[in-house]
Amino acid sequence: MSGLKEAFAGRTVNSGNAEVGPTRLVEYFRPHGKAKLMREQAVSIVRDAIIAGRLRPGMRLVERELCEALEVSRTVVREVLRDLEAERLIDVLPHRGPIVAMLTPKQVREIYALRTEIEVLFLRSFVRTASDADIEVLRGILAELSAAGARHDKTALIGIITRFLHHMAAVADNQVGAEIYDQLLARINMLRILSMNTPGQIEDSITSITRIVEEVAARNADAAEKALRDYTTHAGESAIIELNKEGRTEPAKAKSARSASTGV
Amino acid sequence: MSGLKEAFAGRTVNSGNAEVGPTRLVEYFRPHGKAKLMREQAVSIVRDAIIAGRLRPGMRLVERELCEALEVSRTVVREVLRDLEAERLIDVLPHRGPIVAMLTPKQVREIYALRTEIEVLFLRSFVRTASDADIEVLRGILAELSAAGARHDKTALIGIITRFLHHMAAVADNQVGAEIYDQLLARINMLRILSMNTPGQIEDSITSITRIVEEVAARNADAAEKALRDYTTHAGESAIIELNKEGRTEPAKAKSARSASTGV
DNA sequence: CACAGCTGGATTGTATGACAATCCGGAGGC
DNA sequence: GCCTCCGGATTGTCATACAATCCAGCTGTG
Repeated sequence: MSGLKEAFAGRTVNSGNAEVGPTRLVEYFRPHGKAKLMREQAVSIVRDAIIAGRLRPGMRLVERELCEALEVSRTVVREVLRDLEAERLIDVLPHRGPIVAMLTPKQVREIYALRTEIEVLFLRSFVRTASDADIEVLRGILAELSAAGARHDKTALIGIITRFLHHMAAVADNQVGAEIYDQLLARINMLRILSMNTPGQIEDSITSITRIVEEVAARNADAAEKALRDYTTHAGESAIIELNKEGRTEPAKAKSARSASTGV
Repeated sequence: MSGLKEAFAGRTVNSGNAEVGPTRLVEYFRPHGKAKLMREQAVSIVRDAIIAGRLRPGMRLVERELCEALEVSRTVVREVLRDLEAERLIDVLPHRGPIVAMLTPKQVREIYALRTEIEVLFLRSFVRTASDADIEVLRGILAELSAAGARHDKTALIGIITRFLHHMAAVADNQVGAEIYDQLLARINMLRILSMNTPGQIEDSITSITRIVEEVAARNADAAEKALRDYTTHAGESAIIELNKEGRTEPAKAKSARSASTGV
């Protein structure tokens, strides 16, 4: 009816579910392994679909359709919606239901600004406390990143960069930072997917990240911070450009999404 | 049975409910007024009880008891729990149920560190863009703060300081920042209540905030930032001291809260 | 007495069906 | 063309049911 099942790539809570790996920092901190609860699996599935853009911003998510597509009860669906709402991946209009969140250029700028400050916190802590082994791990992840970049495997890139950040947060020993970062992470990843549409963006990003790692390895906090700020500034601009392109092709059919236009 | 009703101060979702005002930044941004949904009211009630310390950290929250105390169905209670979980006010142990989140000194330090960075973002934007009228508003709120401080009215202080921050965020025109800050705000407010137990802390805080406002009024961003950092550093230390005192009087009877000890 | 294993009660996780409240698109009237 | 009203669609809430899981305490054994 509305293509939800396809958006979820055939995944339902109790089926194969080829997971690439968590795309949330805090999940790496949890010892208790994979999500067993149907609710958690359902959240993952919907989150992935939104981040990957298979559910377009502004699209309505009707509870009954979600139940059918995910093959879970309304009880679960409604709890899932609360989770996604907290992550700001959906906007819930009272008595109207949820729509996939829409990002304005202004919001994107704000997200990148905050993201930058938190990453700077991680980075400076990391440089201060990382052992040589920690830095080697970072180099290893960077190598994976390059490999995935060469294949232009966007999904893998998102997963690896999440691991990269988790490693920084873990060494920086900043759990609350990771929690807060996660709140932004879903939306950051949406934008990452988007900005990867720009030709050359993937290569640029990897070059920038390589530069950051080099400065970190040299224990040069100030230079690393500067490299990071250059990177996120550039990435942010690129994301906004792509967002505007998107906006042109998709002429905002959901006019009822007032919260996204006035609220900002 | 377990004193939940008293912890909620007799409030249920459909009764008097003397609200002091939102204790969340984003609620001020929303035009659509007060929470009408039972779910939202219920979240407010439980959140307030946790922040005010009427529900002690480590205390179990049993769904059935919450249903009775709040006079709502389990559907609503479970959605409320998802909200509070996202706010990190409760820790949910799978198949065990939620407990009121416990803060370790390390978490407190992390919270204050992040809080500081976000407030600095607000502050610098504010100084850059605020009109004279905006600054007058800030002075007005400061006056209210002093008045409430003189009365040692903790609840009012929390409400006013939330307005203070919202005003900064609004003028700084940073909605995403406000959203993220809110994720920390509940826990910050817990700590505020706690640190207000220290004699003289309220007066110190107001002195510090006055100083910040003065620097802002002088359009001196660097000095304002320094004043802010001094303030939050001091407040953080004070909160940790009070937290340790609390820990001594209340000998952690909830030994099952493993996530709070290992997870950090 | 210490301790491993078992059991039953308590609690969560999920499903189902029901119904009032609310919203919206469109029919009909002016 | 615009306003009003209606009915269908959807959300918000409730009540109930039951399987899965966990844990405290009992039991039996050495």
